[in-house]
Amino acid sequence: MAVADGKNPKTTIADVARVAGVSVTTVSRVLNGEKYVREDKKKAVERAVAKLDYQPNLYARSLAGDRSYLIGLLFDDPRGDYLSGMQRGAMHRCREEGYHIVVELFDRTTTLDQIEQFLSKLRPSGVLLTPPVCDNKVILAALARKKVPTVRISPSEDFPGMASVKIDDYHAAYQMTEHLISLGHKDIGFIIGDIEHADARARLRAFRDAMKAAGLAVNEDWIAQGSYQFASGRDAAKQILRGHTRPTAIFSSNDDMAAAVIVVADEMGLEVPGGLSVAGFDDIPLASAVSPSLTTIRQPVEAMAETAVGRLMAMLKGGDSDVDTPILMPVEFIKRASTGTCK
Amino acid sequence: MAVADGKNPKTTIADVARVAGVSVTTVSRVLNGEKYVREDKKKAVERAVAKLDYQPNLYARSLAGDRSYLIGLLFDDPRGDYLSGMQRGAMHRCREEGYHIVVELFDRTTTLDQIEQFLSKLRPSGVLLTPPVCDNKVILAALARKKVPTVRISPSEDFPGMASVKIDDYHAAYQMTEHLISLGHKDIGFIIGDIEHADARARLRAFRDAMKAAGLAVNEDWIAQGSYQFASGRDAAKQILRGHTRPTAIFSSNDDMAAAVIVVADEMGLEVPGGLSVAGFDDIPLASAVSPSLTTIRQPVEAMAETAVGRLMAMLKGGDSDVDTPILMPVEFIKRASTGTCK
DNA sequence: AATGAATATGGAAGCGCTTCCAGAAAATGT
DNA sequence: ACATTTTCTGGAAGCGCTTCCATATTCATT
Repeated sequence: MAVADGKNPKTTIADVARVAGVSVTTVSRVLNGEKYVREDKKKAVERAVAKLDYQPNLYARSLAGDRSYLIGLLFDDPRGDYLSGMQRGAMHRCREEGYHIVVELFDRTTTLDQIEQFLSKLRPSGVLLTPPVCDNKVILAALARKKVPTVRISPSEDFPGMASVKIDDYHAAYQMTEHLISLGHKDIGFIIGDIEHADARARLRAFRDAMKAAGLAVNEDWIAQGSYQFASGRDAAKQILRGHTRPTAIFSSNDDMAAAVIVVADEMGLEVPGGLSVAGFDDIPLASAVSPSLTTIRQPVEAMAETAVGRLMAMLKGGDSDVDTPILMPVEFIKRASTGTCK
Repeated sequence: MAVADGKNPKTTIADVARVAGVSVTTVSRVLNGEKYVREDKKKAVERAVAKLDYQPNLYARSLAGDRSYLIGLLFDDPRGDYLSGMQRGAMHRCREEGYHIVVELFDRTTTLDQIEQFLSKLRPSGVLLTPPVCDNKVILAALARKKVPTVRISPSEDFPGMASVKIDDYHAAYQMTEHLISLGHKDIGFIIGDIEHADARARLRAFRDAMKAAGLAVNEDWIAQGSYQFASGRDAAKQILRGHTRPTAIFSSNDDMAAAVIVVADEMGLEVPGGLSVAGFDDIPLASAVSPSLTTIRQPVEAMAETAVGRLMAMLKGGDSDVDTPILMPVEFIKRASTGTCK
């Protein structure tokens, strides 16, 4: 079972060395950007590499150098645009750096042992953790013990010694709540996301705080639990809207559920935003596709992943710097058609 | 920059050999399931492996054995549940087989050169191609040239010598047509998808055959050509519905166009499904978001990916068998609100 | 001009595995 | 009984790279 062989069947570092007129050691140095290589030799090596269309053998490098050039991306469930964007951003950045993404699922059926095997078999140069895996104590401990450079994306709790990238969920949700209030809404419902996610909790907290700060009461009947899934949004919306008194606005913890709210409102003959304003969070593609389009908060998902990879690269290159301070990414408030003044 | 080191810092095949009282060659044979190893020695090796908690070094294996145990998953855009499901399925199956998924983006900004680098650097044991990458002639040619075992998922066109996994479009469309007929519809319209795609042709053929089998005539004025795009669905619907005699149901080759049919019907004051039943295909997220929600056909995305990996494994294990015959997967009929009995 | 650092280079020893090869042991045929 | 074939086993040579070590060469300091 031979593996792919390109147009240049077997160009090795030795070939490059011969063509460049230097030793393999020197070629290796140039390839790895080490210092102590004279400029002219460096140029010669680069010319030879280009001429031969040389591709270093990843496996030889990994074996000899104890680095894998693979970065692991662990997640619980790859569904949804959130993780897709994450993956996309990570791929982009990795491509620039010559690294590759190995995806690995970590859900209910996954044992710690499987993850440990993943780590010791693949020996990834680094690992990216997405929510909610990024808050799994067992995984974090395993990673720390094995000293695998790790960046957590949108984690809920602190874990000393591990870098993280997150958005300011609290601030964003606070801002959205204020937006609704500024439109004259006093009766506002809220759909909570998967409570396992720290962001879901932060958004809820911000909502409550912003209401309180505006001197508005929160009607607990209008607070429903969702799971970030579209279907759960349906249920939540029905629950909130079934009573004889209804809120004039609903702030959903994410767009998927917000879209479901619009559908339910439509089914009930409630006009949006005439009879009900709906606000979302995340700005997934669906947000601008539904009618009316969703007022929402855009999370720079791709940029976050890119930043996370960048952080990883920095760690790999030695600068251990301040790992404990999370990198906060800015969010963007997107005003669209689903929110309007309270009549 | 040390890479992860587990609890057993450095258990090599030599350690296993010593403990088992055999040579490394024999250990290697057992590990790779080769024949010509006596049963007692095999047992001894297995015991030693378990006792030492030995993990073979992936990179040493890859370097020496010219296999990578990595399988590449190429896609155009990771957004959407379709590819998420795909990935999930592929991961599951790979885990069972001890392989891992390396994801790689192939969009507008990607050059062929980048993909070739991906292939020659990672030397994946196999590659999975998702639509629309699976119909990219250039990629296919590159893969074929490098002899990388490849499985295409839901390809539109044939490409000799390359395995593929697809749904049984004919069967599914036949089933949907029968559904419409069972609701009492006799006058049924059909919107054809992009005729360049094999699936569009199969769906049309199934529609005609099912009608014929039920003894129903197909009115050619009610058959319109679309391109799978939403906008083309609008035009097709208008064309079908403009006459003085109208069908009582329209089967659209995909959900995008079916959604357009609903919009057009709405504009014409035709109620769905009261005055017109509408059926789609694909079960895209929009299908459950539109009102009324679309009766459609869902592809078993995860299962398809699992099957694709299975096919790949079979190819890697030597059985080259019949690569040209696509593996057909069963689909799921989703009854929603857009189809109803013919009044 | 002499001394020690800083800079630059290559030889060669692995990294942990697979596999070729040669040879031993067991099973088969005559 | 011997000659073949088949089954089993281990030694040792790589796979293509990184890196330790020893050796040159240059540069700044006295």
